[in-house]
Amino acid sequence: MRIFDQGEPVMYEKKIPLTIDCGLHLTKEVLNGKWKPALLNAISMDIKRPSEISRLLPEATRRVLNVQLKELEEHGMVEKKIYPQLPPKVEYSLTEIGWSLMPLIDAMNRWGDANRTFLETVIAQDPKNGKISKSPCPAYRRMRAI
Amino acid sequence: MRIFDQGEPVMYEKKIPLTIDCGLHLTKEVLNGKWKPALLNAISMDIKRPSEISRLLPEATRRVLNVQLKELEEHGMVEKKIYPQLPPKVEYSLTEIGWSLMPLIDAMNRWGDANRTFLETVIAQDPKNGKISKSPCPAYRRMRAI
DNA sequence: CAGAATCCACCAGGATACTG
DNA sequence: CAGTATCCTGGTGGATTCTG
Repeated sequence: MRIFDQGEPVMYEKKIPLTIDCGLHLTKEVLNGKWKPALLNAISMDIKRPSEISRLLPEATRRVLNVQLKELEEHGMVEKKIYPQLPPKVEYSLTEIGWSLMPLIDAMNRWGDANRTFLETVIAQDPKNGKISKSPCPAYRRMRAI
Repeated sequence: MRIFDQGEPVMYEKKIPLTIDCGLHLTKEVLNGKWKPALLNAISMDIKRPSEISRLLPEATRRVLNVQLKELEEHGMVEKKIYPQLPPKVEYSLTEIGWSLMPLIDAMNRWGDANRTFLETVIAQDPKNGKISKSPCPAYRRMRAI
């Protein structure tokens, strides 16, 4: 997405070369980011406007959500539609390849839920983890069969 | 794993509280670490000794592999067996819950491979990514049906 | 062979304030 | 409502060296 060209943005390169060998690493790269799976999940649930998404994930800053949404867009997982109006309106949607990720996301979700009590125990035991917030996840419906 | 009690080790706490809401985040936490999925995959392939694993993942330092293996162990995904002999011998194995993660790992692997050409393109385009190593992933056989 | 101890570069992600 | 600009913290993972 690029509406106006704003000259040379401040850019930098990751100094450490990316490991791209097996499919595992490609997938990790796409899902790399604290909120990426949650974002894909939200959009698949038809929660597609930034304000809605932000309400769904109140622990994430708008800035971070924007950053990760942009990465998802650059990786071709989501599409961004900008309605040129006031107040501005933006809607995200999953691309075909983005939809193809949903079974994976669902599997992650299910595995985590299935093992919730065990995982919460071992993760909480870990002295590296300070407080843990257990805010429940509201249930939403997938907007398309996959 | 704890063989000898060595007094109070240097400990610290993560300052930022962990987000544990939906299963997604629990799963992300367990798989959080650059080499975790690859490690689980390797061990499931019966590549279970540190030296073997290190040979399989030459781009990772021994230190990092140790750190992430220890986390997997603390999270109950792998078990570590130490043979008290010289030269020392160590073997890792998946726990039941560790095995239950394998369908997920496989799905990630398959998705990444299925979309390899597309993903390599979009990820390589990203100016944030410097060099990309495309060393192929050797094929190994799963040591147990899941 | 296995791994602990240091040291540190890098960057992801949070806080805050601001524009259109 | 949506997005950008700064600034900053802390934690991940890499390099190196050392032990048994």
